Amino acid sequence: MRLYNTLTRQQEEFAPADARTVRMYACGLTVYARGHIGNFRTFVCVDVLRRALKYAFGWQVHEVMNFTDVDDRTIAGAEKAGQPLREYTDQFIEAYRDDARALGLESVEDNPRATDEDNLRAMADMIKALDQRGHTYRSDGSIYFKISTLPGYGGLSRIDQSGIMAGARVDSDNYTKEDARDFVLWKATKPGEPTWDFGTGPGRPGWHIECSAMALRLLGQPPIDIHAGGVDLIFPHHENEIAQAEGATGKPFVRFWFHVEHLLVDDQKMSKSLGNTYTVPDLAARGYRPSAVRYLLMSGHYRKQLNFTFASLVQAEESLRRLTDFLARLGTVSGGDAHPEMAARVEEAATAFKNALADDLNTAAALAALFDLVRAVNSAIDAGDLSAPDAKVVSDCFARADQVLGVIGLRQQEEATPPVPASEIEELIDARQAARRRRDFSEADRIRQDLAGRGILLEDSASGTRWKRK
RNA sequence: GGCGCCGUCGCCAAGCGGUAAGGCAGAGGUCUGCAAAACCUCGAUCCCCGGUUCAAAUCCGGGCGGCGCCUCCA
Repeated sequence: MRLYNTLTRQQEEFAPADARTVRMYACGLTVYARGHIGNFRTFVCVDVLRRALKYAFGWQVHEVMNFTDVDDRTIAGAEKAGQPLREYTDQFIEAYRDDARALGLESVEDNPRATDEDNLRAMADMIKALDQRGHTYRSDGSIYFKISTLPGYGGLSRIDQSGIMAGARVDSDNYTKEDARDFVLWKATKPGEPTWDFGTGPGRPGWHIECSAMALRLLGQPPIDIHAGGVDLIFPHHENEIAQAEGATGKPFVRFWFHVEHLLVDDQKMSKSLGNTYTVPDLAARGYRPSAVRYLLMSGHYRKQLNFTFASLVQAEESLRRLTDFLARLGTVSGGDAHPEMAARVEEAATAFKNALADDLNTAAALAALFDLVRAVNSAIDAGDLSAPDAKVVSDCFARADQVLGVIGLRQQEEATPPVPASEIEELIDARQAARRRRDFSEADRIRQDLAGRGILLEDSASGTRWKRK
């Protein structure tokens, strides 16, 4: 598949270096608060990438997504809550797992926490390696990376190093640095803050070292195949990760950098101060399904800003409904012989779907291929030209597509737990059918309206009545 | 001040030089006891102005508008 590589600023043909297993790292959540849907846009896009690599292109995947559970914000939050750091961050990791499940994120191979001892040790070891190669200095008990010792610094973000700012704010970190661009690897212990010592002196890790060290500890020798994250991380976080990993190993760190653009809300950046951050539970409380959120988050190209509005969420809901209604309808087809031309049409759609994914993960175009097939097959059903064997071919195609999209199955799971017990719905449908048979339509309509009031919609067709959630 | 992205039908959104995908919403029709679903029909020349080309939404130049990064941030 072709992927846009931030490092080269162009699309390149991607394959794992060993032609078998994609080794990828994604920057996860800093667990000082519940992740919002902007965070989850990145995670959903990375999930779709992961699934595409596995299910559409047949590679194995070893993905690492971390939890940053020690930094200024987590420490401040824990202190304010009067909880130990670990206990404080635990609750947000749990929340992440709940939301990830709700959004159908596949679990990844490794979810390291920065404060796990193995990881802290790996960070300390990397700092020691940097020290030996002359990339560090100490100041007030903290250890810094000396950018001037690494000539290639800045290659990812392509930031002009000479003319840094006039209008931009300078690093407000209140540690002492030799050069404003230098960044901290290991922060000296401050009163009341958690502290560790694995051979580099007491203190805690800087933000950037966490990812470099965990990526290489869990994925092995650099370069790794893919490193993913939100665009805001390009500088300084990813730039510094490169500096650390390459400074410590002398080898290239990452082959492909995959960056997801931001989610906006009402055309504005999401931020706490604007009060426009939403979490998955926030949206659920307003009656929106997580499946619709997932659909919305992956309906646009990952490298383009996506503007979140409730109107677009409703549209996502309806679009998804069309897919699930279609699959339900497929299930009612019975009898007949296979039509080769239908198999060919399905094959055409499957190819278009895969080609779209191969084109830098063009999910919008991939969905269009599916909707084209929906219309073609619906027409065939209307014309009585679709057999049960045909329907099987079609539904298999959708099942394969949904391995990558992960949204139809999610929706179907949500449908499986209706607000009214399924047995009661079935009884009411039977009662309504009896009423219809005796042409007591007012009673039939009453039952239908009663169920609608309780969130269940009925649809009559030649093959019987089906129900679905509103 | 520097770097970069974006501007396509009412809304969302593909398009990467060859004559505008798809979805939602809407209108009319078919089907239906009614409804729903489904199908059919109906919609844009692509922010503006120049230029290059046989041919531009797609390339170049200039505007206008929106956004991001340069600072913690997905």
